[in-house]
Amino acid sequence: MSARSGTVEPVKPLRADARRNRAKVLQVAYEVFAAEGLGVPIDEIARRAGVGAGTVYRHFPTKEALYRAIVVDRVEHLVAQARELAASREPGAAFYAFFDLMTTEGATDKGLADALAGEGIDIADVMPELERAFKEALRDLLERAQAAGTVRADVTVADVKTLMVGCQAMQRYGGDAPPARVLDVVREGLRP
Amino acid sequence: MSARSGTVEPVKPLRADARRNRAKVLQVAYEVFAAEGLGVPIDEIARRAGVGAGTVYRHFPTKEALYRAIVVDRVEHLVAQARELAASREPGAAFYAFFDLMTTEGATDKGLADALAGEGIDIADVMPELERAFKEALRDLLERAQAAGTVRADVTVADVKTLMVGCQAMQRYGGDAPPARVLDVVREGLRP
DNA sequence: TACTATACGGAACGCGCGCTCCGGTTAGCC
DNA sequence: GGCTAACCGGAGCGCGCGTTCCGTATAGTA
Repeated sequence: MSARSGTVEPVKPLRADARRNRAKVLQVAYEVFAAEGLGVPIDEIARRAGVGAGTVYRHFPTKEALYRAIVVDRVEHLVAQARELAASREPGAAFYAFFDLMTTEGATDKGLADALAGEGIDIADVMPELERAFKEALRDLLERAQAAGTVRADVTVADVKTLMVGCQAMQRYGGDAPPARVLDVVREGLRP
Repeated sequence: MSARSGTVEPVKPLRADARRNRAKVLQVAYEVFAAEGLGVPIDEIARRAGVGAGTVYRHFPTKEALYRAIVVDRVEHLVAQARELAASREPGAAFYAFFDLMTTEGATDKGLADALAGEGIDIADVMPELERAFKEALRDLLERAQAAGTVRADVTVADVKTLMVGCQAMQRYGGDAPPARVLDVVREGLRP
């Protein structure tokens, strides 16, 4: 949970209890959104954090501001992991490792999946530079894998992103189908 | 829009205006749900149908009853089309034709896609025999295609259903990725 | 300890939406 | 045309949820 402030205005430091509460809210909100999606009421998050609703709104002026803080952080992690994989593994392995990471993440973190699918927040609208960084990192992974011949040459970054969102949906709505085989089908389809 | 009543109680025929209004509501609701999903308010549907909200609720006691009527009808169509394809084409072509049909349908009809994904209605809960008929028809297509060697042998009916739901999600949330290639990847993955 | 800026909690407000209710209207029938 | 049962429209109720407001409590400071 990075603590950057959007602008550079000198913000006087929070009081100790305020800092505690803010952190608690952020953590609880992260867990709850991940488990149940972005639809959970603020009052509920406040309750589980042992805090009044007013306190939540003092730290995050809007519900959207709250989950934006969380989702942005998650996507930043994903971008970092993509870069790490690109640097530390051979092209094919790196690409497919990231592909798996994204789909597992989406299955685990319903809030993130909602955001990726544009439900309740559209990252591309709200944090265009983050969206760009994500696509950049993915492009790197994809192009190396294609150059190495482990991914068919005609798919684009947008295709892969779409496929990953679809795979997340499969895991969430799939019901009784075992994820392993379903994902394997898509991976197989990506091979040249 | 089939007009069966659930039980066999003799229902006295509707007055002419009532029948007109019912049909109008059904048609408008179908279009609106298809275009914008199951989240559209009843009042809005009533307004577009040129009818009061009370009239909608007289014919369909619940919002769920309304879209159930529509969704069930759509799924029945799909089952019928599956059977038709199974009877009129060779195994591989039939299976992939149905696969395409389902994904296009899901991209076109947001209401249907919502229902398939279990948002707002769970067909398996609400119309178990229809769900069974759907799976039966799909099983037939799948097993023939597998016997003919055009689909890999280890995927199950549940896998295929999940894949189709995922493909619908891809088309809906995919954004800028051209559907053709994305779907092609999944189809390619289904081949032996 | 006393004082004040800061933060807290939760009651309350506004709004959207599913659903109900009832005074008025109309189709069907003599 | 007149009568009645069936039907209609839309105002209104209840509820959930995002957001605001304000009287109270407390951290920080001297």
